[in-house]
Amino acid sequence: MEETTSEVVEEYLLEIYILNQAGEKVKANKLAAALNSKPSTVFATLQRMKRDDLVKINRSKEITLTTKGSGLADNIAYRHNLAEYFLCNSLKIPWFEVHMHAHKLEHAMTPLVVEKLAEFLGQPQFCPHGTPMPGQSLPDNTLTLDHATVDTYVEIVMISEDLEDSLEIMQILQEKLIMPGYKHLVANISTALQSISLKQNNMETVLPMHVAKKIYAINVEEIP
Amino acid sequence: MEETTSEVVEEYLLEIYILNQAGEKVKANKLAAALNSKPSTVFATLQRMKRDDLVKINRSKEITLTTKGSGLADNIAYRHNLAEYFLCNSLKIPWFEVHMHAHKLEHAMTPLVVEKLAEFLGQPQFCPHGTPMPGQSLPDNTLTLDHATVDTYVEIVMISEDLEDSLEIMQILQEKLIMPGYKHLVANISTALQSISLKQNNMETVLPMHVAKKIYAINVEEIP
DNA sequence: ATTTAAAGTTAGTGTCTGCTAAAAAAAAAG
DNA sequence: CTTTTTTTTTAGCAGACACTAACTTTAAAT
Repeated sequence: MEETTSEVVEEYLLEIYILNQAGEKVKANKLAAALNSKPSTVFATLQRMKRDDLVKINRSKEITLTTKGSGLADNIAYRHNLAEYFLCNSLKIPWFEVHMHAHKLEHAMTPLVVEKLAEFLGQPQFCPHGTPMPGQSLPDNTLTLDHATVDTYVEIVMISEDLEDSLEIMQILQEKLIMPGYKHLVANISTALQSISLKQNNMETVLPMHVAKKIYAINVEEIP
Repeated sequence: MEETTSEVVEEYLLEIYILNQAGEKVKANKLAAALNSKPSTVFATLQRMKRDDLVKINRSKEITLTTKGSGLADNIAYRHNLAEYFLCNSLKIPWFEVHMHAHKLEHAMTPLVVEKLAEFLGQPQFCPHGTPMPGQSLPDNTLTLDHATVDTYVEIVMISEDLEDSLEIMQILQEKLIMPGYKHLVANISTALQSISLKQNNMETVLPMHVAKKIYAINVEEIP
C-alpha cells in the first residue's frame, strides 16, 4: 500500500509526460539530455520505474507511461502549473523564470495545499505559459509557429514546456512579448535560414524554426 | 564551492535549532525520537554533518550548531515560518495542521521565492503559532504556562515548535482557542495532578504540565 | 560500588541515485 | 551491405540514508 514516489521519479514522470504531449517519441537518450543526466543513470531509473509499473518500454525502446504513471504525471503537471501561476500572478516573479522555481515546489505540495492553492488562485485553467490544466485544451485551430503563414496575424497561446528549460530563450520571448495573449504579424518566413520573423509594435523578432515549432498560436484578424 | 544541503540534513538542522531554542540540551537520542528515526541512522548522519562543519559534538555528547550550521538553520526556520504564515493566512489551511505542510514546502523554496513571498505577505514578523521571525523576539515578560499564577489572566504568545508535531494536541489547542492573541484565566494549578487549567468563555481546558511548559504567554489585565 | 538501564557506537545490509568505462545492439551513412 | 555512429545495456563503483543486531560506554539506581 506504501506508494511513495521519489522526487527523481516524479521528475522522470513529468519529463516523459511533457515529451509525450509534444508528440515526440520518448527514448532513453532524449530523456537523459532533458534531465541532464547520464544514459546509464536513466537506464537504471527506468528499470525501477518499469518494475513499479510506471512506464512501459517496447521493443523499439519507446517509453510510454502506464495508466498508473500517467495518473501520477497528470497530478505532477497540475502541481507544476498551479505553482507557476501562483509565482507569476501572486508573487510577481518574472514570467521567464517561474518554471525553475515551480520545478522545486511541485514536489513539495501536499494534496491539501494543492486544493487550497487552486481555490486561492480561482481555479486557473492555464499556466502562465499557456499550458492547459487537466480538463482544458487548446483551441482547435491551434498551430505551431513553424506552420504559420506570412502576412497573417497570430495570437500566441502556448509556449511548450521544453522551451521553458532555457532561461535565455524564455527571457528573449518575454522581452519580445511572445507570450500567451499577445498578437504578432508573421512578417517573414525563410526556408533558407530556417527562421520565422514576427513583428509587433515596431519590434521584430527572428526565431529559428526549431524554436518556432515549440510555440503555439491561433490565427487572428489584424490588430486594431 | 558546491554547498548543497540535502533535505534530510536540513531537517536535522532545523530540529537541532528548535530544540536549542527551547533551551534543551540536544542529544542524539532525543534527535532520533524527534526525527522519527533510529539512533544508528542519526549517528551516521551526524557524522556527515560534523564532517561538513555543520554541527559540533562535545565530550558529553551535546550537539550544537556551528556558525555555518546555525546560519543555515536560521534560513530554514525562516522559510518554514513564512510558509506556515502563507498556508494559514492566505490559503486558509487550518492553524493546527499548517506545520506539516510547511515542513515539506520549506525545502523547496528558492531564495527568490522566499523574498517575493515575504513581500507578498507583508513581511510578517511571527508565524501563526507565534514563533518570531529572525530579528524579532518575544516580549520580555514572557513566561511558560507552567510558571503562571492562579487567578491571573494570560495572553498566549507562542506555541513551541515541538508541540506542533502532534496534530492531536494542536487540534485541541485550536478548539480551546489556546492560540496567540487569545486571553485565558489561569483557573487552577494542581501540583498533584501536574496540570494547569485555563478558562475562557465558559470553556475550561486542562493541560498537563509538560504541555504547559511548551506554551508561552504574558500576564495581562482582566479581560474586559 | 556494583548492577541495571539508557544512550551511543560499530558492523553488516539494502535501496536509490549518481558516475565512468566498456560492450552490445541498433540506426544511419557510405 | 558493410562501416560508422549513435543508442542501449552491463559492469563496477560510490555516497546518502535507512534499517537490525550486537557491542560499548555512560548514567542511574539500588
